[in-house]
Amino acid sequence: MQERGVRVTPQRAHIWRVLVESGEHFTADEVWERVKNALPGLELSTVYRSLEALRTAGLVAESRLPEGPRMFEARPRIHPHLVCDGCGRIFHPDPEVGRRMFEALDADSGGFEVRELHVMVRGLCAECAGQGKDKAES
Amino acid sequence: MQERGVRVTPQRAHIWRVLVESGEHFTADEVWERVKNALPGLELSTVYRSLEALRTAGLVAESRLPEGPRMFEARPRIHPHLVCDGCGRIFHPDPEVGRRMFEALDADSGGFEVRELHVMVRGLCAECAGQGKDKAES
DNA sequence: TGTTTTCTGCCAATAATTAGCATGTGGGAA
DNA sequence: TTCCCACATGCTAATTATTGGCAGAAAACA
Repeated sequence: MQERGVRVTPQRAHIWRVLVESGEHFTADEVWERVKNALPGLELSTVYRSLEALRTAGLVAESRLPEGPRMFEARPRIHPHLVCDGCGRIFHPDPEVGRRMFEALDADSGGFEVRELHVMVRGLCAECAGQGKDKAES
Repeated sequence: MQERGVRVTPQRAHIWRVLVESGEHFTADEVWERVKNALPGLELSTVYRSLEALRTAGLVAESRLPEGPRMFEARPRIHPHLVCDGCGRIFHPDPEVGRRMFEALDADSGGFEVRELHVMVRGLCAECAGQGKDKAES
């Protein structure tokens, strides 16, 4: 598994497992909370360093949403987030959407070699668009 | 111009002008540097507050690139950045690319009402992909 | 102009992230 | 299997980026 150039330590194994098993994205802090149960002495700085190692190895992707600290999640090279300005929730669209966006980009990227595609959409989710009509800013 | 709900002050006018005239994106700090010539007493916190006001009014868009502090630039609702892992430079693809990506998304966004589309691509620019072949990580 | 609302300067605080250093450990070589 | 060394970790402290509180100043609108 991490015979991809990353030295395996208990810390990294746990951190990696949290990301893979949940499939969700977490801040460094949230990862820390979840791993502390199993490894009580774990330091937050170690979490940051481990996430960075996994990221460099291409195992973890990092997203910076409009608010709050960075989010980390396992793997995906194509990475769309829909952030609702009304309720603040984050949605993941159908993977097909990401694939099509990738194509649109790759077709004419002027020689740029695409490795990771991060898409962050601000707007209103179906629910918030329906009711509160406009006000927004959560 | 800012009769769009934003009270006009000299500070805001200068900040806005820096963004519009250059057409580039800057960090709050960079904006500060550029406006300090004209307004020596200007505080960085004021720059942050002004940018936030302009952003809320829809005049300024904010991007969080993979590294470094937030970037602000005038206007664009659709907003693709290509960040080269080799040299760190940031490229803006042809607007047409952004438009097609928007379409790909909008066609199947599950009722999500899109307001701003931020696209951040990591990879290698033509130049870096050509020579150093792979190493990367600037 | 007068009044009200809102910015702004100034200063301090918080949040997020990184750095330094001594010790410990994973994992290939012997 | 054991040894060795580069690299990871714990701990602590520093740095960056960003936000908050408050009193005086200055927009907008009547």
